[in-house]
Amino acid sequence: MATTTGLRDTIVNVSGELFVRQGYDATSIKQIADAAGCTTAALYYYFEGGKDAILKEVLFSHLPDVGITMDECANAASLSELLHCVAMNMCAQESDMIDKGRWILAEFPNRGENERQLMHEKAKTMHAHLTSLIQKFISDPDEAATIAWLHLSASFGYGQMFTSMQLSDSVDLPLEKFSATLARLLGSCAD
Amino acid sequence: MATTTGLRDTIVNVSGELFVRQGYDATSIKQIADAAGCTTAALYYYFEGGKDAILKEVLFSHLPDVGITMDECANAASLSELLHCVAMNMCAQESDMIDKGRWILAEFPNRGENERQLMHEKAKTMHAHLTSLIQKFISDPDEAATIAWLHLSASFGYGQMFTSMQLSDSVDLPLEKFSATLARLLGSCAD
DNA sequence: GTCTATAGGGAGATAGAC
DNA sequence: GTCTATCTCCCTATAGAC
Repeated sequence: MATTTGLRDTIVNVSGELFVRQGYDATSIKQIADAAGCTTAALYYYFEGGKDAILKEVLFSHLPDVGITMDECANAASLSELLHCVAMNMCAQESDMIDKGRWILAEFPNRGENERQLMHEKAKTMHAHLTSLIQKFISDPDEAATIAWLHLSASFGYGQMFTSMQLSDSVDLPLEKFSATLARLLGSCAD
Repeated sequence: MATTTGLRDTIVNVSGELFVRQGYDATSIKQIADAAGCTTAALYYYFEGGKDAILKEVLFSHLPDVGITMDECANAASLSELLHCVAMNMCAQESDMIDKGRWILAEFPNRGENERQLMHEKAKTMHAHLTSLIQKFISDPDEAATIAWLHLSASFGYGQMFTSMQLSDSVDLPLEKFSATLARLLGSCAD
C-alpha cells in the first residue's frame, strides 16, 4: 500500500479493502496491521477506539461517491438514454458501487444509529442527483422521484444478484441487455 | 424453540435464525447451544464438521422457498396485476425472502463452489417459476424471461434498500406505490 | 444422547521500551 | 511514532463420565 501517504490514511484504505472483501468480523486487527505494514500497537496509536473506530472511519470516508458516475450521463438526449447510461455506470465492473453496496448491506444490521443515518443520507443524495437528471424529461416531480427509486432499485438488485452473487456465471443476461430493456420500459413514461 | 422436534432439527432452526439476524461469524457455538437448549458438546455429536457443517445444513434446508408466494398470483388477469402481486408478496414484511436474501448476499463470498451453485439453482428456480406465469401474457419466451429478471432485480433491490437498510424510515415510497408503479411500467409491454 | 471439564488457539487490546 | 512483549478473554473443539 502506498507508503507515500501517512500511516493513518494507509490504515483506513487497507481496512476498507479488507472489510469489503472479507467482511468486518472476518478481518483481524493483525491482518490490517500486516497489510498496512505496521504492528497492531500502531493501530491503537491512531485509533483509540480500536477496530470499531477504524470501521467508523472507513464508513465515513470510503462510501461510494455517486455523483461522478452520473455526471457522465448528464447530456443524454432521452430518458431511455439517460437510464441506460446510469445503469451501465452503476453496475460496471470497474465501478465498486456494487461491491461496496453489498458490504454495507452485510454490515448494516450491526451498526449504530449514526452510521445508519449516514448511509441513508448517501442513498438520498444519489437519488436526488438522479431525480434532477430525470426531471429534464418528466415534469411531474413525484413521478420523476419514483422513477429514480425504481431505477436505482433495479440496478442495485441486478448488481447484487448478477455480480455479487455471480449469477452471470449461470444465467445469460448481460448488463448491456439488462440496462437496455430496463431503460426502454422505464423510459416509456416520459412526457 | 419447539422441543417437540428432534434436537438436530432444533439446532438447524435456531442456527438459521441466529445466522440471519447476526451473521455467521458473529454467532458463536455457545450461543447456538444456549438457544437450542443443549451444550456445545451436543452440537458436535450431531455435526462432526462443527459450525461450518451447521451452516451448510442451514443453507441446504433453510433457503427461501419461492414457489409458494408466487402461486398466490397465478390467476392474475393481466401482466400488471401479476407483477404487482409478486412484488407485494416478495417484499412483504411477513415474507422472509428479503431478510434471507440479505444474509445470503452477506455470506456468499465466503462460501465454497457447491454452496454457490445451490444458491444459483434456487434463484433460477424462482425465475423459471415467474417466467412461466409471465408467458401467459407475453408470448416471446426471451422477452418473458428478461421481464422476469428485471422484475426480480427491482423487487430484490427495493427490498434490500427499503427494508433491510430501513430506507423506508427516511424516504416515503411505500411498497404499495413501488409495486404499482413498477407493475404499470413493466406491464406495459404485454402483447 | 447429553453432560462436565478443559485443552489449545487466536482474537482485541495495552504497557513500556526505544 | 512505532515496536516487542504480554495480558485477558472468548472461541472452537474434544475427551471422557454418565
